[in-house]
Amino acid sequence: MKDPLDTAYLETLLGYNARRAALTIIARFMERMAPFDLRPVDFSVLSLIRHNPGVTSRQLCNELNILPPNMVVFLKTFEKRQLIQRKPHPTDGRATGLSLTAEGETLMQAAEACAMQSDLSVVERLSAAEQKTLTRLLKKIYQTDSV
Amino acid sequence: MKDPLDTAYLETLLGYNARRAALTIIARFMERMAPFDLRPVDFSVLSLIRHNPGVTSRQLCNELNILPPNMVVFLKTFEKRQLIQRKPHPTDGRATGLSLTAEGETLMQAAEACAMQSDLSVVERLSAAEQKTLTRLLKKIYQTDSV
DNA sequence: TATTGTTATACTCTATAACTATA
DNA sequence: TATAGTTATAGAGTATAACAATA
Repeated sequence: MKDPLDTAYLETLLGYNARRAALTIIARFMERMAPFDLRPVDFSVLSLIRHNPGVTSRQLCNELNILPPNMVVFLKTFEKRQLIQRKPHPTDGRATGLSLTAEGETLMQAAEACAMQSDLSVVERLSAAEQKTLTRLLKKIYQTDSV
Repeated sequence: MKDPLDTAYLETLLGYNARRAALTIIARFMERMAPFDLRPVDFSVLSLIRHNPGVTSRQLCNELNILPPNMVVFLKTFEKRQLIQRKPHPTDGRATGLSLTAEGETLMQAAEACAMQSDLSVVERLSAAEQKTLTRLLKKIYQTDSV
């Protein structure tokens, strides 16, 4: 019973490599983000709200591929934690504009700095040029896909 | 209500880009693999069995980060589909050696060819050099992590 | 005592149907 | 009629506890 399995074939597959790399990056992210009690999806939602004050729930859903019923739960939790506030939308009576509270702003400022550090810790063995290249190629994958 | 949200910050994060790229690749993979009725995890398990005949359930779990109780369900399904067979392990009475049936071999031969085509369709806008670089950098991410 | 494989079950995440209020 | 937000719920995916058989 040889324990180091032959994974040579799987390693030729882009999907296998991309998934394992993404899992590595996300695992590191979760470790570091634990003190903030933010999962990756929480971070993404709150960061989008931070950089798009007044954004609606539906816009967040479209951008992050989250279904509206699930977003409701996230936003409810953020509101209980007093990280976000809701204001009536200026022109659309159905919608609600979301923004960070002062508390949310303080948290996300620290969390975004933490996220950057997390990234750096993962790619520290890549040269600066390799890091730029990796980001560029990853973007090329998902941006050219929707064409 | 501006619909194209400002995602500039998120796009600076490696995790965000890696996750989106991985989702793109996996979505394409699932589309193409649908005729074989194989999810990514099914493909990974069957491919490992194919290239490691006699492998045990526990070894597959270790390699793919799948918990034993969940693997039981997968293997049960494969057995019902007559894709794999179980033989008593030659030296360990507790364990079972797994291998593909002729039917499984036929299926996986086609599925692996399909997987390669799926990859190619995703990276077709990358030059050959870029493709090699991307794979190399992705491996560097998850292989250097465990050091 | 530790490990393989297994059952049963709990928990989390994601998806669907249907409703209300407004456009 | 279509859309934003919501509720309730179903389903898929993942995790924990405990067991029998073997090492």
